[in-house]
Amino acid sequence: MSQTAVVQIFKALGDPVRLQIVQRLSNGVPLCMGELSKDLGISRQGARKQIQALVSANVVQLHPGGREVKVQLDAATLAQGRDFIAALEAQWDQRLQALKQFAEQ
Amino acid sequence: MSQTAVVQIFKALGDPVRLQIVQRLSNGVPLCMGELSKDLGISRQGARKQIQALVSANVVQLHPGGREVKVQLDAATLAQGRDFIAALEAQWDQRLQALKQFAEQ
DNA sequence: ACAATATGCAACCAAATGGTTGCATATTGT
DNA sequence: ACAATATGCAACCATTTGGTTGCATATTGT
Repeated sequence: MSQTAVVQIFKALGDPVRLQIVQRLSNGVPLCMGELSKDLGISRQGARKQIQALVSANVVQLHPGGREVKVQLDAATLAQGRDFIAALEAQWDQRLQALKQFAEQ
Repeated sequence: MSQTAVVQIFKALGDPVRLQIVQRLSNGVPLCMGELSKDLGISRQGARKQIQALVSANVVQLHPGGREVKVQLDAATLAQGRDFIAALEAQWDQRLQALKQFAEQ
């Protein structure tokens, strides 16, 4: 997993509209673009651009069919983001452990 | 934990320079701004602005002392980001479980 | 006292971002 | 065939972002 990939993931999640989209998809039901664009407070084309940003970061996948396009969450990409943070925390905890041992010695 | 707080966290991590700064701090050793600005490929003031962005998102804390300012990671904020993703994944897995049961029935 | 070090602040700039509107196109239902 | 639906593409715009340079200020070491 490259550094830049992780940056893209976090950048994708670091926007209120995009995070809301992700949340709406997190229940596993793929939605088509039209549905997904509703209640976001922006135009359909505005929503489309945000969805494209999520696609570019692989946070979401598009599945065209007929005249509509289903948008589906990519849980594996979410896991990459979570794993990255977890790795940072692991280093952090390791350091705290070392400090504790030093204090006790 | 508010939605906007999480957005700020992800936005803070969604930049190559800032992510690199976070990684350098993840070993638990606080560094002062000068040290932190090195090897980032940008000027000190440029780095300063990125550090400020991390401060605003509470990803990092500043501890002034004498003429230097130590920058320290805030692991609790990292945990908030990780927890948010984990919650999304939990919803996702729950849905997959429901689909599995439906298929077996 | 003075030089060196560590930082802060503000103005400025180019590029990216987040949004809009307008129009074109493909699929579906009657 | 035709209307309605779902989407795509491009131009455009204001604001934010990521970076710079220049200068000021406070602390430290000799």
